[in-house]
Amino acid sequence: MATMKEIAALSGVSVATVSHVLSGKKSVSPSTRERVLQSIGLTNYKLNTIAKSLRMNKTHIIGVLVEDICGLPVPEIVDGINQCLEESGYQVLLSNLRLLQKLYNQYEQLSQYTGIVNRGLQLLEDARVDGIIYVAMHDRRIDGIHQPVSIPLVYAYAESGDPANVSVTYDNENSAYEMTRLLIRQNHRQVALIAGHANTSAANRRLTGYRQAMDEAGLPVPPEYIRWGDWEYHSGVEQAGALLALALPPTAIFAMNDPMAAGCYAAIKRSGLRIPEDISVVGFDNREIASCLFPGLTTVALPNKEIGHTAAQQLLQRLDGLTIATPRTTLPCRIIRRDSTLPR
Amino acid sequence: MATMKEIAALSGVSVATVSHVLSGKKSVSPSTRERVLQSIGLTNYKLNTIAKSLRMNKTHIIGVLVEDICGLPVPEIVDGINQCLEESGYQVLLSNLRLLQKLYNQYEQLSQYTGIVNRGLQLLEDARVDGIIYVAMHDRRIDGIHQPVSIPLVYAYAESGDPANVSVTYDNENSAYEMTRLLIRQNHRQVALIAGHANTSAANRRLTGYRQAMDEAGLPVPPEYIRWGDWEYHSGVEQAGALLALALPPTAIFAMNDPMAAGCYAAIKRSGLRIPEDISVVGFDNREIASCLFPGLTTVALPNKEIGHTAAQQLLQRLDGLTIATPRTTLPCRIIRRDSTLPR
DNA sequence: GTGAAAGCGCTAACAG
DNA sequence: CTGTTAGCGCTTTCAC
Repeated sequence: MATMKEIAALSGVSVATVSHVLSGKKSVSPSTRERVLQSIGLTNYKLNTIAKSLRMNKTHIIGVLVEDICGLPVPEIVDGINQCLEESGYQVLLSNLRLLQKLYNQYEQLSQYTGIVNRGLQLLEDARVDGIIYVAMHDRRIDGIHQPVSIPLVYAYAESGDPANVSVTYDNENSAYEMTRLLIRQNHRQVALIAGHANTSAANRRLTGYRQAMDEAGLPVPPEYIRWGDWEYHSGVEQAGALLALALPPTAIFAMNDPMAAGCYAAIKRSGLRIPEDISVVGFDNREIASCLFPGLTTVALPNKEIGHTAAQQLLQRLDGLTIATPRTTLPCRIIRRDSTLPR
Repeated sequence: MATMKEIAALSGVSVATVSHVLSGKKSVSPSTRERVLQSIGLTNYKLNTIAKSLRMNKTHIIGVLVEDICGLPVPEIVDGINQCLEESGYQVLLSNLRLLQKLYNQYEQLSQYTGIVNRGLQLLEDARVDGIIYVAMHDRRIDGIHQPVSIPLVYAYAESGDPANVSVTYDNENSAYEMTRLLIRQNHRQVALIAGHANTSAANRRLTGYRQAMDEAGLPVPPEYIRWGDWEYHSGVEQAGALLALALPPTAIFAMNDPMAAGCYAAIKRSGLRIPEDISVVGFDNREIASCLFPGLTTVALPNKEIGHTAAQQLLQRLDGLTIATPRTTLPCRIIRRDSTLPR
């Protein structure tokens, strides 16, 4: 791979001149420019970005620190980041914490967790990235993360505990509210909820949205209508079974994610009832299952790509020296209507 | 961020000495080493990897070129790569071609495709990565990709057309063979197949495996038992419907992926038959649906992480100057037995 | 308009 | 054992 020096020699000019024609920042006579360009065409010259980075103290690389690339929303978020960065000539250095295997999903045990994160952050800083995007795999508040000294850090799919830090996430509460509203507008009065793990913020926010819609509509929420699952298929089966065994079973079940909704399908099928004629079911997340169940599951789609895109955009802005007016962005979700509900 | 020069000044030695204590390649007197280490502790010194890369002409960065990060097997493959690289101090520069959005899955139209790939490859080479892993999203033979001049390239989840190139993929044919065998061992004699797109190599290889098992067992394969779908849920519904309408309907259906198997579930349910009592169904890919259907779907799990890990391992070997004895690795899959089949 | 020279932070001969 | 020196390939004053 040829260097500027060789191009310079080949065209009988100095390296400075070659640099000038390449950068275009300084005017060069048309004739020499032509000569230089020709030499470049003749050889396999490639600008050495490493040397340039060293000189400029800027790598044009963004560090993307993901909790786990296999986390459900993560690939789409990264894709959104890529889409944004692609247009602006930045590249992505990916650091995959692999939390799913390292902490077996028990990663709320902060001590270990923050250690791993801060080490990942450090590695990225050592690589001299220009900025960092932290991509979470569960929507929540994040604390205890070491703020890099000299480069910006933005959070995607989670909120930093410090409200001054910029974070981009989605609207859990309102989405659950809207979904519950949809059911209520279809004249359902007995709407039960199958929640995720009680200690996750997503579950609590979605619960708040559900409650608000029910309250507003003046509908009662008997305690036995709130069932706590664990986000997994089997808890959906179980809790839906319990719901169906009630003296006054619900006419609609809102499962807080699609696998648990799929569990409802199994329990309901087993009980001999039909979806949606006898009972309506809705989910959350719009995973692949939602369209592969029969009947198709009405659910809510998260704005994952937009989260990534927006996070990258805001990072780029900070790199340009701008300050983000509203550091916390909450993007809306979209309800995907399929065939799992029917008005009463 | 402090530099070696500052550390040297602070400890009253030369930068060379600082470098020596840091690298450990040359012996340094305990007293000076101690002094240098102390200075480092006092400041926020960080080795500048950019400068080191420039000097050494080696970045310790692997370029990972993915066709689309949202492609189903891709995150797991990348995870496998990360797992391997994590242990050896390499970092990953991720280049996401985003083919799903750019080519709308019509990416077999080679002209555009190879242009995009080669551009991505170029970007990675320009960044001076030490090696490249190409991660495909559909198992197939890949041709027309420009071989980088001075760095190794290995293929994951696909085979290079040139048998000299190293590629790591999985055993489509044998997996389909084994799955069909499983059905046959359960005394199924009428085993129908719902294939994916006829022009995909995965579909053809899986077909070959199925045929071989049927032939070996002396079972006939009437042409109406081979149905061509398009990998999507709806084609599963449709083709299973056609199968059930046959004069002699199959007792088992092998769908070439899980969404099509889910489609079978819908068609079978609609026809009033039961899985697995009346008819057995199996899928392929072990997607999330497989465990969220009722009854749980027996399917085959792909060794995605292993593919990534092995690819990275082989790349690292080539970086160490070793040559790979058998450039083409084909990893076995694993059948996941659930509740969607029953012996006759 | 062009080029000489300095230097980004580091490593590796080579001398002493 | 320690330091001097020469660069890796590039950008950028600053003269000419």
